Amino acid sequence: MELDFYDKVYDIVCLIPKGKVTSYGAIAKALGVTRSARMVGKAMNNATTITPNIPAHRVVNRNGLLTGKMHFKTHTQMQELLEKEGITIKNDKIVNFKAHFWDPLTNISFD
DNA sequence: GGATTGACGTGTC
DNA sequence: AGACACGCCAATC
Repeated sequence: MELDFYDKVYDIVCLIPKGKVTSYGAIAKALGVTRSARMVGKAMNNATTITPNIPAHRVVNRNGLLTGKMHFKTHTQMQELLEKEGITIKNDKIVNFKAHFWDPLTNISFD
């Protein structure tokens, strides 16, 4: 019995180090479903809606843009949380995104 | 129950 | 290199 796709996503997101961020596609790719990044987004939707203990604010799109801020309790909380962790946000986008990027593939193994 | 949408990304032109 | 097309599949209408 393997973990469900959603569960894996939750697991990875929970494992994102503080002050680090990752992208939906990176998670999807880590799970072997590179083209199913949207599913990660759906999982995150559940995460914020049903399972708010998931730090979904550390997950952004490939451009480092805070696309999911609107789904938070307050659309400013996402930016606030990220800035609180030492990440700078400019125009709803992460500054120096690459430096804060955390690749699950190089840190996690489900095998 | 078919059609549309969506926290995205890759591939192609 | 920028723009467009497609895939993914769950949830919603």
